[in-house]
Amino acid sequence: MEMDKLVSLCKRRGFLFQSSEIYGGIQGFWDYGPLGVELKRNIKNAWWHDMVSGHDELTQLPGAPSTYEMTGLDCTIIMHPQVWKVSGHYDLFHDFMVDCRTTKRRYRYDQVRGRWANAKGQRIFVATIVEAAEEHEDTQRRAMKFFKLRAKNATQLEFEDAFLSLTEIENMQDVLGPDAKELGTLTAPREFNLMFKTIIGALAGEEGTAFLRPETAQGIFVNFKNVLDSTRVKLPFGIAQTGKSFRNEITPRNFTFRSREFEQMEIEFFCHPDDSSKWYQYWRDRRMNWYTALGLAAERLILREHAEDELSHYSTGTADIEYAFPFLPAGEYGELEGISHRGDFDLRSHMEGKLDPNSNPLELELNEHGKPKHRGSGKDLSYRDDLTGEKYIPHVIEPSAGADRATLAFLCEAYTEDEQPDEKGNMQKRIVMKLHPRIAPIKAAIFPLVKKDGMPELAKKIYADLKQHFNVFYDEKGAVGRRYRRQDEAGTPYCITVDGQSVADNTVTIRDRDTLEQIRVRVEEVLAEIRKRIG
RNA sequence: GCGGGUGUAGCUCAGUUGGCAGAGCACAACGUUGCCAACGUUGUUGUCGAGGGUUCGAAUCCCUUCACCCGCUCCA
Repeated sequence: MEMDKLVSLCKRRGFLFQSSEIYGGIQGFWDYGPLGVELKRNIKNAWWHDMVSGHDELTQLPGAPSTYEMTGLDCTIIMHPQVWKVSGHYDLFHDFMVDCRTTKRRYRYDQVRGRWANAKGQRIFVATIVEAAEEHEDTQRRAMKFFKLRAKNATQLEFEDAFLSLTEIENMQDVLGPDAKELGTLTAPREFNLMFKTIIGALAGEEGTAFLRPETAQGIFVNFKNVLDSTRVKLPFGIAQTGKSFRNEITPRNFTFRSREFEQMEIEFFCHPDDSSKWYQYWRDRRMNWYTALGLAAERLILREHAEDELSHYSTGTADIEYAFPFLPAGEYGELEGISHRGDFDLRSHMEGKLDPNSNPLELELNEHGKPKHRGSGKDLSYRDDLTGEKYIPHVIEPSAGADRATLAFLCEAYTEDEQPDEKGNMQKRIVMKLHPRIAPIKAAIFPLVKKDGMPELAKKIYADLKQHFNVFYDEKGAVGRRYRRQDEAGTPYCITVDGQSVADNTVTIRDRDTLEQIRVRVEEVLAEIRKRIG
């Protein structure tokens, strides 16, 4: 399937539009149209129902180490800035960076040093990122090479005394980059922000800087104690949240796959450290099965377990659920969801302060004064088991899914072209969105076969009845075949047609989108029949 | 970020050397047919991605810019 066919259908039928399209669009932002909003909402509702509201905490589920509870949360997009400092998001990319155009390396602007060198009537700034003990030798060697000087002519090369920071150099054209062989390959410094910055308060200065959340997870961690204190949940239990997150993606691309504003469906599952590996296995398999149950083909999905050397040492496992999106090369997959074993990293961070992810065992990351680089809340986020009296910091399993990526995957999976006979028996191309009935935007369409002889009246009555239960659609215009095909493109699984016989014996036909087969049922049985089929 | 391509009606696209903005489909109304998109009649639809320049005149030539696609890079 070519991606542009799907993009075209999404636009034409109202699944997805480019954001701000009448002004030329804006990169990395997408809107859901009338059909798209129903589809995405159905997916989110299915997730919430299957994971949270429909969860039976009294019965041990297949594969689960024990029974468990599930609860929900909805926190703000803007949180205290300290949340992101402690979580590590702030440090990762709040810096000014320079890129080298030829070597493609990226440097922190303030960490590049160097000194001015003169030779052969030319003055260049030789930059380096090596340790201070080696910077003299490194710049010397590279300056010699640049000026094509032999060792015996070393006296032709003159250095100006001090090492300077790159931040003090005005003209990047004079700079020999740390790995470059020619001048002027470094870009001007650019601030890289994973996170969207915003300002709190109409007159705020720098102290009013806040961030739009890059993930919903932190809102769950910082509310962990609130949930414990306000409910009677006991470990093991999960807190679920759906909501918008924001990331300044470097390269938004591939339709909605890498959007800058996107919606997540996340669970933070808290459990005893001794059981965490079993829970990790459970969630990995549970989440994989969820996608196939809603119609993603198993052969286009993979569960990619991260290799040991990809893992943080505090994690005993991370797996990505990935889908073979049609815009990716054959054999490549795009991430729909990541399930990570995060140990006690997050809760401890919000207690003690930002932890150094490279330390083992985990230790506070300190600044140059030996103080915590980013202070935690100082609140006790450990859990006390009332039965055993044991007190510990729970471990966390995090199934983190992308609602928009899931929606895109379901759209890709559903797009189908087949051939069906027309009224003369000639085969005609048909585009049909084979969405699972549970997530289909419209569950059924109701048509009078013709617009006379009492058929519209009966059809409208059926429509009004069904509308109380499902999103259904009424259409009486034009040839019925055309109406069927329109619904095929919208992914409507069933079409109910009122014909001449209906008026006589109170029966209607139900047409199946995928097989085109029709069955005749009594009008009173339509609701039950559709409900049974939607599941 | 770099290189290449594309941008004209809701969709797919044509538009000659610079000379009145087009087609098919879709959509709407009426009629016809009466269960799988191509019937008839009538009708609607355009900042030619945006801004600037050249020109008597620009969809067309030049500059800038935005968006999308492909490849590389990135993926924190």
